[in-house]
Amino acid sequence: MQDAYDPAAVERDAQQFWASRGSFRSVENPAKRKFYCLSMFPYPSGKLHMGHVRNYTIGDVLTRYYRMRGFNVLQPMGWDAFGLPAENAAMANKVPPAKWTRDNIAYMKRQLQSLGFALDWQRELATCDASYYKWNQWLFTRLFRKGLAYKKTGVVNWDPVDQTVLANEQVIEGRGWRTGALVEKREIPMYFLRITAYADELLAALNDLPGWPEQVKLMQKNWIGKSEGVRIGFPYQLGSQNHVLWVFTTRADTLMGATFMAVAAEHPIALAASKNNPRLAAFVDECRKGAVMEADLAQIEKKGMPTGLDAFHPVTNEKIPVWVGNYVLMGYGEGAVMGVPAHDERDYAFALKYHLPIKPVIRHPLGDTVPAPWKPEYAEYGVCINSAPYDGLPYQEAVDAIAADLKAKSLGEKQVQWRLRDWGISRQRYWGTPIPIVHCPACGDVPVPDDQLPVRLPEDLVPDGTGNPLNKLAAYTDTKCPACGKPAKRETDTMDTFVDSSWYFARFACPGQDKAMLDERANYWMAVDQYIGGIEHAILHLLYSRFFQRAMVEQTGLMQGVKEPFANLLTQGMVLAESYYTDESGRREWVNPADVDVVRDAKGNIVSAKAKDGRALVYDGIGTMSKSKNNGVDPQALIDRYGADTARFYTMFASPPTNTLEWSDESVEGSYRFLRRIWTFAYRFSNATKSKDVDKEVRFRIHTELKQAGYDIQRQQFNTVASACMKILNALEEIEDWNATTEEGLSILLRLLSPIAPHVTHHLWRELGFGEDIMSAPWPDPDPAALEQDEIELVVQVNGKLRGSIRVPKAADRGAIEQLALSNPNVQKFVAGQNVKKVVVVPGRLVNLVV
RNA sequence: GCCGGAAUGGCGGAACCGGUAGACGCAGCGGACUCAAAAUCCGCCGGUGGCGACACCAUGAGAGUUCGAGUCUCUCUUCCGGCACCA
Repeated sequence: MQDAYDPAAVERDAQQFWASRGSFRSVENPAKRKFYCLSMFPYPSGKLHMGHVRNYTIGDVLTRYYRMRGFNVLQPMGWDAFGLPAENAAMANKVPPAKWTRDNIAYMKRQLQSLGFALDWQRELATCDASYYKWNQWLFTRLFRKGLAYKKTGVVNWDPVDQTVLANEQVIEGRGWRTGALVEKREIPMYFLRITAYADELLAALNDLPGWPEQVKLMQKNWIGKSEGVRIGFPYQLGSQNHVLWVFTTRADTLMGATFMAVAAEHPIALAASKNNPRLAAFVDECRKGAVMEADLAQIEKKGMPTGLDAFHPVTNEKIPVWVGNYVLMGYGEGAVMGVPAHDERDYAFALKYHLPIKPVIRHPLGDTVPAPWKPEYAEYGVCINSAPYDGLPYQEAVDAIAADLKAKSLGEKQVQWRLRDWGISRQRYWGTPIPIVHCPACGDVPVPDDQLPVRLPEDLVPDGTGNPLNKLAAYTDTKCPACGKPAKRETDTMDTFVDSSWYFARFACPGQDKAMLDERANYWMAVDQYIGGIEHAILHLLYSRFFQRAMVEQTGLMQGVKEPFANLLTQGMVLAESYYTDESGRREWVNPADVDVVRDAKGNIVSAKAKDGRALVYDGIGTMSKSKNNGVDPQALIDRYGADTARFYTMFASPPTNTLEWSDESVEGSYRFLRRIWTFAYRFSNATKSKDVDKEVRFRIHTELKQAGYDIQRQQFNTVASACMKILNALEEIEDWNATTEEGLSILLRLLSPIAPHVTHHLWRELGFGEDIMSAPWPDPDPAALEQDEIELVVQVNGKLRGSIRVPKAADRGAIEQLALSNPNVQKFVAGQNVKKVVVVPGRLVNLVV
């Protein structure tokens, strides 16, 4: 055995061993309990970043752990290969997205393999392969025929200079990222998936997910946003025609306090009223400027303008002015709201600003009036006042009575409203799954029949930033109607990449299947037993996948009974790093932390920073690693220098998986040092003469750590599993000679460490003759006999403050413990001359004397 | 703005259930080895006071519940994630 730890050689050998054995291949075996462990697949952006290393190490630790526990484990890997970055790279380098993407995949695959992840590469898939996206198209046509996919208009960001649709990410402070032009909203026809048909089910089934973090379930619940209220109609006239302006409210009890109506700029009333009103037309126009992001809309100054139209109150018939409000969203509810300034904060501010009447109609904790400034109590529930005929009714009774009265007039009914909206999947972009629709002048939108799938995406185009290049490709767009055979145009929009990632987990179960989306192998492997990914996916990706799982069960008939795709979910925290910039050139230029020298004060705070080339830098705080801030830490440098095991060990040891991980170069060194220490220890052990002695005290500590580590790995707190390995080595190093406890401890240590650092433990396991393949060794369990103790230590407190400790026999009774506690000299100092009022004894832990 | 989190030494973190706050590691300081450096090994390492035994303070801030609170409740602050076309 070599005396120096050489990670490169050890890792090459171990990886060759696994490759020659096919160690990572998974085969269905109904006789064995399966464990499907899946980490979110990466976008092939070029090279791995630290978030990937962290994500896949977590998955691999669990994979290897469950394998040692005797499960039939599957851990696959694939590529989320469609998307915007490939188009940007294509524009920058004049290379087709397909080539850029496949080159990246090849490189990143080698990186993943060099990290020693136990991945079954025979199941690899890439969403940009026709063999994969064909089934996106297949499922889409099924949903389309069922009405679960449909066409309507949707709002997009429009860059008027480039004449192109922008992603939210491409809108910087309301302007197009390339042109700097003010972005406009534009309504265009799009295809939507009817996820709202599953809203009830997606909400209720959150209760069937005990293996999900509460915070994620809560976020999903709030996102789906079920609210029960009343849909209320306010009649109005436009010209000589009678119409009804519908609103939805959860506060129908405040109906009698409605003093204005507010509609979205896109609302038909606003459009009609602005025809003969240039000022209003200008305001509506202004509202349509700017981007579509809700976060921006929620923070803009609330503005409005009267339409000049009045609606009639459905109970009193009083005239109520109709306003256009820039804060009313067309996409939510009816695109209109009733304004009740007295009991809604936003309406209150709006009424003050535009001098609209404020009419209190609810008795709130502060009284019957609502003097400025606004107080949160004004919005609380209470009995109705100034609301004849509903005076004196509490909330629910008022809502019931009002809903009943409105229903009689056909001007209202109780309604459940969802915040969740249908999922718009059309993208006016090239690098995505073609939407399989043909537009026929005679037959309308015709889904492409199965025998013509897949609709293949031409792979040699290079986008230029001015819209979708497919539009300019007649060979693609000109086709025949599948229904009538006459000339027709192919749809050129592609699908949202979230479609690709909403079902890949099931496809991994069915490699090579080209006759169907899925086959019966999905019945064996699904659901995913453990899913691991970034907390940033807590809502959209996970919600879409839950929706797709249900759609797949319905359309394929497979996986009956597997409604939820992910039984257990681990949301890892993000990997953060410091970022630095210089604005010497007038523009912010970001400098990678690897090229920065930092001066800190005694408390560790950054005082100043300089680039390696001497330029003074501004510290911009800690944040997610991103290209835009150039603060990514390249894991390859880490692997090259220290090896995969150190990279893996560091990411597990540095913090618990759900926390954010703040990158620190210095701490990596400690992980490497630990692996080296094990190596050296094992080397010395292999050459030593061993006695048969047992060190009872060290053995107790080893098994105590083992017990804790076994618990910690199950609760997925891997940082303390790594600590336990260090503590065991520390304990072993205290033994004077090489004995039976050393040998037992080493065997436990290597197995405990093997999921985290598989290469070095694989090597040492064989070298020390413990066995042939540590991957197949059983996970160690603590020996109850080793954990037995004759005497235990109890802490003694006086009034909750630590004053001493006592050693008592394990079986000591309460009286004896009290006696012993009281006789402790330091304790006596604090008890002397006072009455002991109460004695709290926590068995095995402490005694608290209350004086 | 709305929804969800987080906050413990110079730093990452530990403390499962309310029961010894700071395990384990990093950085730092002192020492051994060395011609020297690296590596390695030994010791110290929250703050204040004290020669010391020890005492007091301390888990973002403020209150509360409890024999006992980092942990539970309320209010606040700061930071992080998401907000539907980044993935």
